[in-house]
Amino acid sequence: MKRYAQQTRLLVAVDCIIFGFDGQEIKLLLIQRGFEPCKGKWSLVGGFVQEEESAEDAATRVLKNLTGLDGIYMEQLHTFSSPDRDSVERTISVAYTALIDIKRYKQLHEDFHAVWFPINHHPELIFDHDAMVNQAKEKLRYKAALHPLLLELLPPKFTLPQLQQLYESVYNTSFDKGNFSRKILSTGLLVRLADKDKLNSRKGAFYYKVDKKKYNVNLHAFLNFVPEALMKKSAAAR
Amino acid sequence: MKRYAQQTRLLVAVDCIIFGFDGQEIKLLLIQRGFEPCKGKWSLVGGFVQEEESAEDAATRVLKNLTGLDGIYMEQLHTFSSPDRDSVERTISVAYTALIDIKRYKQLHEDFHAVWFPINHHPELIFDHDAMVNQAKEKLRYKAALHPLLLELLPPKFTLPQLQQLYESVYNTSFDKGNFSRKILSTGLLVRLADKDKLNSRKGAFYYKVDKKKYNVNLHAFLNFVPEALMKKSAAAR
DNA sequence: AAAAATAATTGTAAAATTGACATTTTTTTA
DNA sequence: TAAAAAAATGTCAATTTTACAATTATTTTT
Repeated sequence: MKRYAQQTRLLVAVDCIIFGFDGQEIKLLLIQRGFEPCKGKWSLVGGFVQEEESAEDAATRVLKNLTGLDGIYMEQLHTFSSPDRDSVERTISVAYTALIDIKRYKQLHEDFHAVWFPINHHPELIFDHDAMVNQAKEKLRYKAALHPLLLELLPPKFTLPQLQQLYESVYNTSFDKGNFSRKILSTGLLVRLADKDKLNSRKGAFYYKVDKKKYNVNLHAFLNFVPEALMKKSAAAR
Repeated sequence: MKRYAQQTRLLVAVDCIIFGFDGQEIKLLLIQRGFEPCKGKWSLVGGFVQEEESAEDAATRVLKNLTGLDGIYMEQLHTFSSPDRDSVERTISVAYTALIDIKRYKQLHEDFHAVWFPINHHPELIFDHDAMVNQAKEKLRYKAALHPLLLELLPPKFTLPQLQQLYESVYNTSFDKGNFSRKILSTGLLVRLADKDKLNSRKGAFYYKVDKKKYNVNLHAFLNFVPEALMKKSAAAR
């Protein structure tokens, strides 16, 4: 029995902008749409919100279905609601940004035709998905300067050179190693492990992990993490 | 003719968290719900998204209907989508935070029973509206340290003491007058006007307005505007 | 006219941070 | 053993920030 009987009901979907880091650069995961219209065109992964689930649950389901992974870090980006954003039928989309460690991802189904693209070199997308990606990229850059969320793109243990490479790929610049190391360690968020990565360097770099206990307490250690001048440059480049 | 025929259609509403500044403190605008269930209970202002409008247009309509004002600054806060958040029928809510100059606001209709409450002393709200308000407050504090959006709460012309009072009310602390003035003026966002406010002080304080041309260019002058130590304190107090 | 009340501006010292650059250490390779 | 390659740590000058103070200016009140 519907109580708000006279009101307009709309289709509600979720769309996921999935970023990964392959050790060199940030990548975006796209799929080929499986049905008309625009069959075969590149798209974000998404799906309709069902009767008994929240949008967040729907996004979690969609991500799990595509990647097989649990516990993916995601956050709501924006709700896109222009009446004509979907050429088939009016659909509201709650967009989520997800960050995954590419090495944990294993494509489960050939059906999706899921492919990783460099973040700045991907094919044109259907509907307003390009706008979603652009907004997600901008928000990632902005927020990563203020919040340690880029750590979600790394494996549970990582090295300082890997972390620096990640930041350099997001901001398309290079940081002084000594200064970067001092600054990231001064946040108090990382714990040095005893073992070293001997594969990627002669001397071997110490592995680090995130200190879960300090994570929430020290979030604000990340304010001002990326120099203001660089934020200006980043903004001006868009 | 509905193209995605087999899909679930949901009610979609907007809810607006309306903040104002009365010169002393931040206030929240609430209305009394006009129909059952929960008739007479305090609530945020909201409404259903109609067939031909976006959620943003719906929020603009709702705000205009309540306040009579155009051009209200608002931004999307979050989409709340728990299946059981509305006790009548499942409804998804796209929540917006709006900032208005209390002095421009004139209540148009007694029907709404709209009342301003101090931000930290308001009655319990229906559904998940308390959660919406809390999230809006937190985001306001966080973003105001990085972006000059608090200026949206002031009249077109205002004084430095008024601006400082606003920041002090948001962060529940006091700033050094000399340093505050030096810092805010160093952003280059404000233009001093020739006339003075003679009502609120003997000497009379200069009026300022926002330099629209520099507003976007100098957004990043606001990074690090509120000291990191204060952000930590603010976070720990919640 | 003098006092009082604010506003605005400028200055200063100590502390903290930042950026550029250098040095030391650790491991593997030749 | 020495060289090479990276990682880690250190140094210093410059800059910024904060707390606090002093000064100047402008208006109203006494």
